[in-house]
Amino acid sequence: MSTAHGARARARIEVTAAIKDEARRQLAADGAARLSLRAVARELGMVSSALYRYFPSRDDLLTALIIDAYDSLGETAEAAHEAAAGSGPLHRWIAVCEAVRRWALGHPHEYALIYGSPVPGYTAPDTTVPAAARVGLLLIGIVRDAYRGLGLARPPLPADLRPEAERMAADLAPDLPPETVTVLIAAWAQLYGLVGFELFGQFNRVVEDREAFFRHAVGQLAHGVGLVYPQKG
Amino acid sequence: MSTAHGARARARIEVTAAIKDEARRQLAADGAARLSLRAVARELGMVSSALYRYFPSRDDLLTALIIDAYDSLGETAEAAHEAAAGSGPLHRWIAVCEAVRRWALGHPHEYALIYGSPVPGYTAPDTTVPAAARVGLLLIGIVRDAYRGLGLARPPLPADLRPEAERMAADLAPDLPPETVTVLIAAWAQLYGLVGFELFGQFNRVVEDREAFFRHAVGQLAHGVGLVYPQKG
DNA sequence: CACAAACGAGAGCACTGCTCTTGCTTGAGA
DNA sequence: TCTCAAGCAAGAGCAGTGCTCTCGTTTGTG
Repeated sequence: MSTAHGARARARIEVTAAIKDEARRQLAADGAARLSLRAVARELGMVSSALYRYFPSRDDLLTALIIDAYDSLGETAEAAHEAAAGSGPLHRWIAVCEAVRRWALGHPHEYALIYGSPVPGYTAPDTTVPAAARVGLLLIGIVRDAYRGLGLARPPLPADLRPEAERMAADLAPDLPPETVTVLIAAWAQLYGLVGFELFGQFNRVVEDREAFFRHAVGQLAHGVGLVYPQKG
Repeated sequence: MSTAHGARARARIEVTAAIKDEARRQLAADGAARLSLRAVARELGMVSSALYRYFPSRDDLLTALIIDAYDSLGETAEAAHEAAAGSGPLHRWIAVCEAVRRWALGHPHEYALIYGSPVPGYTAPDTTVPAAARVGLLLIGIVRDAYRGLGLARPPLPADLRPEAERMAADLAPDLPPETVTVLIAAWAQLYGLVGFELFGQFNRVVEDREAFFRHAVGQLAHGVGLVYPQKG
């Protein structure tokens, strides 16, 4: 079915890829709201209605771009993590966070598409879940390594949050203490607060040396998760 | 010029307000991208071209709504702060953060308009700055009170960030130590990371008891700023 | 009282997402 | 090998958008 069952199937794959490529170009240039099916078709020398053979609607095309963006970000973050493989958890944590920031600055519209306000009336289908989880899994892995290595400081957990914390830990990282999982999730969200504020102009006239500011902030984030004093690395 | 110089001027103010009201209604219902000048005009019984006498473009109308949204959020936060006036800084900090979260949940599209991805091709004019600063000023004020009361723990500051930290402190809160101002700005951004992740669905299937989670997270945020052990309040 | 400025209405331009119909092409089963 | 349905591109068309321009009318001021 899907595997090169003929010239036709191969052509379909190629055209689909060409559409996505051109759409990604337009997304990077002008943003999601200005992505136009007609303009994509025009650029590809086809008529707009032909494009609907490949993507049933504009939203479906956007969904494909969303998954690609998550994957691109995930790959970048994983590459940065591997490049820092020899270092201690804190250094790896910072490396991943900085990779996220750099990717966001380099792909502002893609970042806005996946972490900014979702396109109105549009809710991401479950298809995007695995791609979206990659950075989070990376952060969990770093903390897990640190935890196995020498344990972590466990920030206190209020009583009313304990059941939820245990549920989240069971879901995401059964081998980590609930206290850690809770602050880890918060740090994950806060990382994107830092990136988003810089990217969307909230730091204009406030923060100038954003690189140094960011590094310090994500270091503090790691501190909050208990990730300090890696094995002297 | 601007003050009720006649029936005409008054009518202009009323029509302008009516346009904004209807636009705000549509924004709340369908989001910024679906806000249509023609639909607003239609609902108001006027023709679309007449609307351009009041707002030169769709972006100008959006800018007006952005300022209103900032003000609405600012008022809500300030009201929550006053309601907690008797309490200690930590309690007031949490009260303000929770007010921000509640406002965001109650006004998702307005929140997305001001803190989500900015409308492509659109950059907010300086007009919005004072309205946008209100929540930040509130947080600074809380920390200032705490600092005057009994001082704060000062998280260490890396050497490469010191000049920037001193510059930021001089700009925003000359009476606070640079270390505090730096983590305060980071906490400010991180607050919006937490809110945005909940609002934009990133916590789906991850965090269930979001109220308790949020309270704990902003408590940790306050802890990072040095805001613990208020005067027993 | 006159006259310019402000205003509402309408037509029109260029664009959008999407649907439907009309033919042509391709590839798999009889 | 031939047939015939499925896949496909093209074009016309619908309803909607932001925005501009023109044309009378109203209004307030010098």
